[in-house]
Amino acid sequence: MTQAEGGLRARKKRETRAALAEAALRLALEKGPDNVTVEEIAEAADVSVRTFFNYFPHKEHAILGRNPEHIERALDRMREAPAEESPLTTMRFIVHDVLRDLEGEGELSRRGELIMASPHLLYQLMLSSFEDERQLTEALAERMGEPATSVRPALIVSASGAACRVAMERHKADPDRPIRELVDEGFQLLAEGIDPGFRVVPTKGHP
Amino acid sequence: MTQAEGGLRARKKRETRAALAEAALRLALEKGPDNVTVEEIAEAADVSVRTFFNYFPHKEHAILGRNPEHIERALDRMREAPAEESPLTTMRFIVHDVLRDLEGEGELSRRGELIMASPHLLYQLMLSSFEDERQLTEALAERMGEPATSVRPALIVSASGAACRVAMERHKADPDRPIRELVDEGFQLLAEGIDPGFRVVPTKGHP
DNA sequence: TAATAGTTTGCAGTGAGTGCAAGTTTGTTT
DNA sequence: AAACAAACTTGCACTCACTGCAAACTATTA
Repeated sequence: MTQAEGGLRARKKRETRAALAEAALRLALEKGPDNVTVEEIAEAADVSVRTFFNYFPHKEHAILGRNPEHIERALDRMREAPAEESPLTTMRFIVHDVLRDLEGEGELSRRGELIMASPHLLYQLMLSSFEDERQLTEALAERMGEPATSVRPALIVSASGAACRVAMERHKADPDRPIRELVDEGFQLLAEGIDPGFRVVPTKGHP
Repeated sequence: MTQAEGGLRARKKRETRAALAEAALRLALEKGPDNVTVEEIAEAADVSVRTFFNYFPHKEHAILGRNPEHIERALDRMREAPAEESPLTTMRFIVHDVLRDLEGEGELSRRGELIMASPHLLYQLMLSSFEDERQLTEALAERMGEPATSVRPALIVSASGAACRVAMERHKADPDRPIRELVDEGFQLLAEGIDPGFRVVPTKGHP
């Protein structure tokens, strides 16, 4: 296999990808995500339209420019979590970690609003977070020593995602409440039980 | 205003819509959702392609054929819930109600699998369920007498959605476990608290 | 430097989705 | 019943996303 990643070829690929993602985000912010064409993005990155599609399957994917490092770090964090740390606690760390990154890039609000404003972006984000959730669930189930078909690990991951989304929405509606505070409130509720009054009427088994 | 809903015109519209949705689902099941064109659907329903788009904004929307009654019934159930019924209990009823409908139409598995198998369908489903969640959250917040910006009602609704999704996934992975059982397990966990061991490290307040 | 393998690009084509204007059907008014 | 208005359908022309293919190009390796 050619020289792994230091070569001119590999570097150029990284650069092209970065240029495309950058152009996509910039243009989307400038003109609104639905008013950008692939043609413009390609032009701005100085490649052909066809090349754009060699790098990204959809326009949205480029705008979103998901950083593969995020999920990687999240998985690492999950696997290396101290044995005595409870699952939801780990999930909370992961969420805060991602938030820190986004804030660091100064992109939390910019990209966040962009996403919230465009159904198509939301779509891609959801799809990728589905995949993320799947991987995280797998890692968590293993860590908890539960079978992969168990409900609890999956629900812990998925509900954490729900808490995130709720926090983002509420933060958008009321920007004075810091998002981390909202996230923590959500996790606290999930941990303690979201509804102490819950009662299932005598369940009638399967039909 | 013309005669409200008994007229020929209104009936024809309903019929056309139904014919399109029916054709869309049938063809999607036959050929796989990605191999159906709008042209085929329109042809099968005996209208022009242009007319198809007068009824549905996307192909996926037609295949999904979301029944507006579902969310309406859910909202009614939410508003009319007895005062002493806890929020999550109400959500559970709503979910079971929808499940019953789907089973009744014999569509739970057919349409469910179709959706799970196609990213684009999942996309539309998520988008519409976002809207549903928003409405349900609003109704729940009012019922709980909480401000609309409160985290708990939103999280209850959103986490219930998570429980549903988890149940569907697990059911798909292991069809022997009835979906209702999986749903109930999820709700039980949410109610009790998903993670008794959760501890936030001495929280550092807002940055 | 010649062979090789990875990349870019143009081209041709399918299909989604939209706006417009003309034609048709249904409902209302007189 | 005739005339009018409103709603619905349709064809047409158009933009844009996205794909497969084959030719041209370029970094890498022998």
